[in-house]
Amino acid sequence: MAAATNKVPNVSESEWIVMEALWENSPQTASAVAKALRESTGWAENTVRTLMTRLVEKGALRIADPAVPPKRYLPAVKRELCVQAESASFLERIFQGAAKPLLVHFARNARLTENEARELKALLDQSIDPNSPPQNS
Amino acid sequence: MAAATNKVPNVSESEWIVMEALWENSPQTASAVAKALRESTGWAENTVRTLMTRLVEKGALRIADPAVPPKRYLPAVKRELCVQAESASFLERIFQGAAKPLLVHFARNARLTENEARELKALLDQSIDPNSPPQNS
DNA sequence: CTTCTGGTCCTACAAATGTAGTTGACGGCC
DNA sequence: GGCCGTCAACTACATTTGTAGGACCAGAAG
Repeated sequence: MAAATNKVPNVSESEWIVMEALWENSPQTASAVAKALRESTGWAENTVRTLMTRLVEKGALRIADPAVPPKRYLPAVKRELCVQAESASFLERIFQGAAKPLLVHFARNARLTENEARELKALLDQSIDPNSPPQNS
Repeated sequence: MAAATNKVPNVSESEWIVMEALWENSPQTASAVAKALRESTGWAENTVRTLMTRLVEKGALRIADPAVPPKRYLPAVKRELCVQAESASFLERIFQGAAKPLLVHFARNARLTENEARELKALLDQSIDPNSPPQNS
């Protein structure tokens, strides 16, 4: 395929929280992010800075304009891509790659509104593999 | 709730692979498990032993009859429980606890047969929260 | 000019994880 | 009656993750 399958870096749990902050709003300085996460996490500013530095090393974040301090960080990878990667890895790890048991699991445990259920059912219809043989009950 | 929410120990990725082996077939000796995983993982026997020791410490495995060597290990927690814990944590981490976006994500990416889709749709109907207000399109 | 503040960079350090090697005891095989 | 393969127990060591502390610098405040 021509389109670069941008390799998504591995993002740890704490790092993910930082990423969320920047996906929500970027670019931001380290202290801004630290301040934003302060209440929910209780992390010291340096903790957040360390996480952000590591995320830059991993290629998950980048610095808007390296020449102009203070550094303003922004995501180098799209959230959707990361979600996809995490999801795939989870699917593989826990459900041996089989989407159906996973869907069964979460469908069972979910509490949905009627509308949500309707919406999902519509999606499921679209997910039917056209190559699978048609089946009548 | 009355039913003990059996605290499931944290099981790392490599450890999970060992657990799978024992969920599939137990009790087994360390060398049996090592042998079973040999091909798929390439791990040295001691690696597997270490993982199993750690899993015992964590309370994820236990030893069938400690008095009678060689030790035969078996899961101390049900797979379903662990799957549940991992799933909940994943749901929380990546989808902020919202089941619907998760289901949307996996429904989109799944390739299902017609039958599977039908089955899932039935499940979704059962997952409708009776407390949610009825809605007509 | 001195001081304080915010921003950067380096360094630290413990726990968890991945991946073994070493050592010693226990029974059999030759 | 030593030598050998199992099993078990301890030890080892690099990486990754979580969580910071301390030092240094440049501009704002006095």
